[in-house]
Amino acid sequence: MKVRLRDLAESLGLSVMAVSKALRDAPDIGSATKARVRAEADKRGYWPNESARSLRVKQSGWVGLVLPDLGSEEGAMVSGGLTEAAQEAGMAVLVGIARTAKEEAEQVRAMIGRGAEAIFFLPRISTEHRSTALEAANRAGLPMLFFERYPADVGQGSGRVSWVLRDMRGGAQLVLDHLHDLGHRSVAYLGGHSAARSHAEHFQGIQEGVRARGMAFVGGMLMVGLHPEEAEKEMKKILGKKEKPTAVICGTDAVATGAIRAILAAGISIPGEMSVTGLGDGELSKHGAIPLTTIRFSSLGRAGFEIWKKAREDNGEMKPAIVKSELIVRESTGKA
Amino acid sequence: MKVRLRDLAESLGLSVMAVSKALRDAPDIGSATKARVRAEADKRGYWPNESARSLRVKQSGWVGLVLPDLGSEEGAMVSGGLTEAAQEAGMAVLVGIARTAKEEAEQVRAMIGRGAEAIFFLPRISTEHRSTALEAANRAGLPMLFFERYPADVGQGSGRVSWVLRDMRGGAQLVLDHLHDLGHRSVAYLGGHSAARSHAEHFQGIQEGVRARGMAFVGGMLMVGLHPEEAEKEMKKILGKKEKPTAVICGTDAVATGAIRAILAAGISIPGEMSVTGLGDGELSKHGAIPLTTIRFSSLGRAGFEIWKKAREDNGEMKPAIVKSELIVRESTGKA
DNA sequence: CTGTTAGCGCGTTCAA
DNA sequence: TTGAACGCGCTAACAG
Repeated sequence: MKVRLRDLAESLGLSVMAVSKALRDAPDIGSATKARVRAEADKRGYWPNESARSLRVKQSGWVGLVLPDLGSEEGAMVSGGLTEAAQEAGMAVLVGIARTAKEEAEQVRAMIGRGAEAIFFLPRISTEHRSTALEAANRAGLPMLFFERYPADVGQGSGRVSWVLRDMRGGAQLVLDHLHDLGHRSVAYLGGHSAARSHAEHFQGIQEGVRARGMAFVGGMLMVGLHPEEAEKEMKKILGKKEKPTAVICGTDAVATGAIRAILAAGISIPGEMSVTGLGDGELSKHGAIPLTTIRFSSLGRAGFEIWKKAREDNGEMKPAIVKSELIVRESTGKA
Repeated sequence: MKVRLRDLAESLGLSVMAVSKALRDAPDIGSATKARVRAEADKRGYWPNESARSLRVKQSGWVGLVLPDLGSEEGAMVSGGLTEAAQEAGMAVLVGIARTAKEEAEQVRAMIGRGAEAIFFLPRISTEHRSTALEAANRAGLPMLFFERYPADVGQGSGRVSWVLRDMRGGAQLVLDHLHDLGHRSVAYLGGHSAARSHAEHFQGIQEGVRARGMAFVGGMLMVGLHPEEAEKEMKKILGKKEKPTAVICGTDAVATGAIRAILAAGISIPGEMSVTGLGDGELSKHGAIPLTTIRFSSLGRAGFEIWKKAREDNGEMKPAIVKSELIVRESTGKA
């Protein structure tokens, strides 16, 4: 059933080694022999045993991805981009789900044992400053690349550890330019998770940009987490105040979705009386109550894989990177 | 850097074999020795080399999952459940993305070569009646399990090929009971993809159920695909007719999202004047314009993994299965 | 209870 | 241009 190199060798009357070399197109095998070998391999459906190959060359041909969740927008985007990029390079991706610090470390160790050539990691949002997962990878001398968030103890980026983030500040400026052009001068801010570095940066970008453009915060500026429910509740409070913003800037699409629900429920029209912006350009932004003006980022997963691949090919170091933002205008924003 | 069994053996003054057995908790090793070995292994951060293990025991410890997309609701749900179930069983999942028939077959072959113990497969929606991916798996004698859709050439289910579907008919009945209880007698139907077996079954279930309950179709009954845009367009047409339904039954949450958008745009209130139901209970159903009454299914991915695992343990056959449906009542349905 | 022998399927090294 | 020996890290089957 399973064809081995040896089986091919026997039926061809060659040595195992000759067949092995022929299939890998080694320079020291005659082209006639190579053709014969390949024909036989195809015919019998030969495929090398990767376990044996890995054991010998110490390269498994795949990388590990550890993330908290595949169902979330964030997890899906990272895994999709990474998997595609890996496949294009002839490699595979082993996926692990880890919801706690303990599981993160376990997953990383399991992947090391299984022979991962690198670990890609989308950490949970946490307030811990060290990562046992990182320690495990370091001990094994394995390259590790963080998406979106990274622990405080990464060090100076030894070259074996790196990260790729979204350009949250750039995204903030795009949104502000857009709203400013439309004539908005007073905005509210509903951000994402306060413990997440990226969301904190978005907030800073918005704060600085609002000031620089002579705009003002009205009604509220706070972090409401990652779920629409919280955003809806906070948006209601904002709408209860005397002074209302003409636009609401949100830190994620999910938050924008919640805000929109509250605004429409209050009988305020979008974008007629109030504009709303999101961030992320996920499914929600297209299919919510109102198509959302939002920020799209290039694929984190793809960028991460390419950083690692390049470093490996050049035998060089992995440098941290930031993926670019782009404004997507839909129906949730209009003139002030 | 990398600790091997041999390294442990040397520093403990034992043979490699004793250490190997101790770590695997073999019955013929003294508990004192086991404790010593484990302590040392922990201390030095030992983790078995799976390539070597696999080569020896002829089991890779992982399964392959091939799907068209990780970003879609469907893909995310299947992969999440499968990965979780696999991890609980100490196994891993290698993910491949395939958008065409050719890529599907390539992915399957690559996974076979890498040593997958089984292939789990969420096929594209297609009208082809044979699957080259299936052929590849069959040739290698590998178990293969289809999610949601399967090709016509699966045969009688040799026991090595199986599938797991959602209970679309059951889901249809739950929705109809719910609407009937609320007093609805005239309904429209907006279904999913006409080429997808599951959606065709949903439609049949609804048709039979409507008749059995003395209800009637009004306004429209058609398949509008998987995207909200189409549904929105068709819903508009339905709303233009004289006779309007009091409820709209949709074949997916995405379709329901589009329908809701059209209904609200026409100034019709939900659920006051019209009720809407979805199917799937994905992100969209929670976060759209109006929280959606919909059908939730147990995890396909988990069910699939467990079918395979059980068959493997019992050395038995894989039987096709159908995962159960459950009605989730939210705000999009009310009295007629 | 513990150790020895003998590979799993492949690729590197070096001799023919 | 080809092949033989050897070993990667681990474990099944047997001795001791």
